[in-house]
Amino acid sequence: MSIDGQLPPKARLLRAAAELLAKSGGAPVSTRQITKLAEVTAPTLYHHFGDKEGLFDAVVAAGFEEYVAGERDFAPSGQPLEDIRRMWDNHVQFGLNQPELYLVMFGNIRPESRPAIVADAEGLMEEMLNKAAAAGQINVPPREAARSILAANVGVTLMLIAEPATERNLELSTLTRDAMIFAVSTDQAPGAGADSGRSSVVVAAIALNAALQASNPDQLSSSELKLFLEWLHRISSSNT
Amino acid sequence: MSIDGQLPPKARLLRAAAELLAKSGGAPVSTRQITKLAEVTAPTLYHHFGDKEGLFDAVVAAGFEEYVAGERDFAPSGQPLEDIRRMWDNHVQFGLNQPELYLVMFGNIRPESRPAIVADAEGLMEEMLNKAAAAGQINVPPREAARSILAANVGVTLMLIAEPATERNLELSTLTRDAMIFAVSTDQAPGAGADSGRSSVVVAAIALNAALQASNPDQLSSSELKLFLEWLHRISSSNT
DNA sequence: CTAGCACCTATAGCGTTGCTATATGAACTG
DNA sequence: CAGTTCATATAGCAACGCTATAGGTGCTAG
Repeated sequence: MSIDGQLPPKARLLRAAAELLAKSGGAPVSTRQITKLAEVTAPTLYHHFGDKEGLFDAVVAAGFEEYVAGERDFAPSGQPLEDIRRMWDNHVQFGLNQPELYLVMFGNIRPESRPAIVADAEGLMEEMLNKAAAAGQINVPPREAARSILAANVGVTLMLIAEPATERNLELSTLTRDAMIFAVSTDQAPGAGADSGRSSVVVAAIALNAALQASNPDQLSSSELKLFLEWLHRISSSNT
Repeated sequence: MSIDGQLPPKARLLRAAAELLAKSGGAPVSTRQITKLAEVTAPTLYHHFGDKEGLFDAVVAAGFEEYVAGERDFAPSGQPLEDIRRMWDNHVQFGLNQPELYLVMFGNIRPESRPAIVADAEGLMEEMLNKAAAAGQINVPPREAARSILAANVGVTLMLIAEPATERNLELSTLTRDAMIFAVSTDQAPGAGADSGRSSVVVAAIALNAALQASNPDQLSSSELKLFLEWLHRISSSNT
């Protein structure tokens, strides 16, 4: 029930914080609990981490490593959309496995201040969507698609966490997941919906844009390329 | 800067709490601030509301009335899916207009304990989806569809709130909204597009070129387009 | 070997938090 | 008028995040 006394105080604080955060069941964790478990006094905490949030950030950073590792560890199946599916599922699973940590990472939102974690997660998702875009499987700019999918992913995970564990129905996740992926993918026939106007021009422009990000061609000078990309963006951002 | 002294203490507490919550910009609001603004002492608060959370719940209940009123106030257009769109937009707008209240209502999540508000919002959404289902426009059970859409709606709203107001891009909302609605609606056909993953800058450029031949975009002027096509040709003619 | 210095940790305590035991006043009820 | 109930106030507790200050430790320089 205590922390290995051999470790340096900083590491003991990190472990104690992580342990209490994991076991607290969502209840707030006090610095006094942490320092007591770490067998350390208050100023030590503030010396190493500045304040409570600094300590939590450090814990989150560790948790994020774990999260990112999970998001990267499966072999890229060669089917980007399938990889995005697994990314989604991994995200949800991470949230359900470590709800308190997840809430600190994605749930502790304040207006006008986005935690860095969210931006990183966005980048991760965007990276994957770039591959899909390069393969012409996406009909929306990768950045927007990534933000959209991630927002839905977070929303679903939060909703699942808020539910009693016995009632949790992962169908909510798969349904929403496939809905989002389906909606941004080109792998659909033009229905009568508003998306039908999203012509193949836009799709091709998005794909080319993504491909160019991966490898700059030497057929254009840098100034030409700059203007070229601008026009490309203008085309791929059109909504009609 | 103070609360109408004519009102009974209970109402004054409610107003003070709402006012401080709205102005706090996400920072925690203390009971002492509230009671001071309401010109009342601490026990009065606890006599009427039990505890701080009880007071906030009461504030939220009032906010929820406003929210529900907004969700109901537009005439049912006869097109359930269109109504759901407006419901979504109204939800987002409510969140952006009163971010602090919204965060108390939808963001203050703890594991295994779902705020009643969420259940109510779910019911509202489900109600609307029932109409869509009755019209044969839904290919998913209304309850699941409602939960799924609401989860995405909340996720998007939270993400928008977390962003600096200047960077907020409502396209994220409309994109996700239409994606979700499109995915649960019957108004779609199974896809046939099978452009496999063998893409590159050249392939994408060729595809874009072909697409542009079919329909010229109006985002570029004719002179821009001419140069654009020339560069495109240069890229797609390369051998790499 | 010692002086000095930077680093790390502890003692003690400040100001604020949510909340309450107790008491007092007012208003209705028998 | 006595009794009860409701509503508010006085005063204060325990816990919170945090810090001013000081003391101990290990290093390097002379």
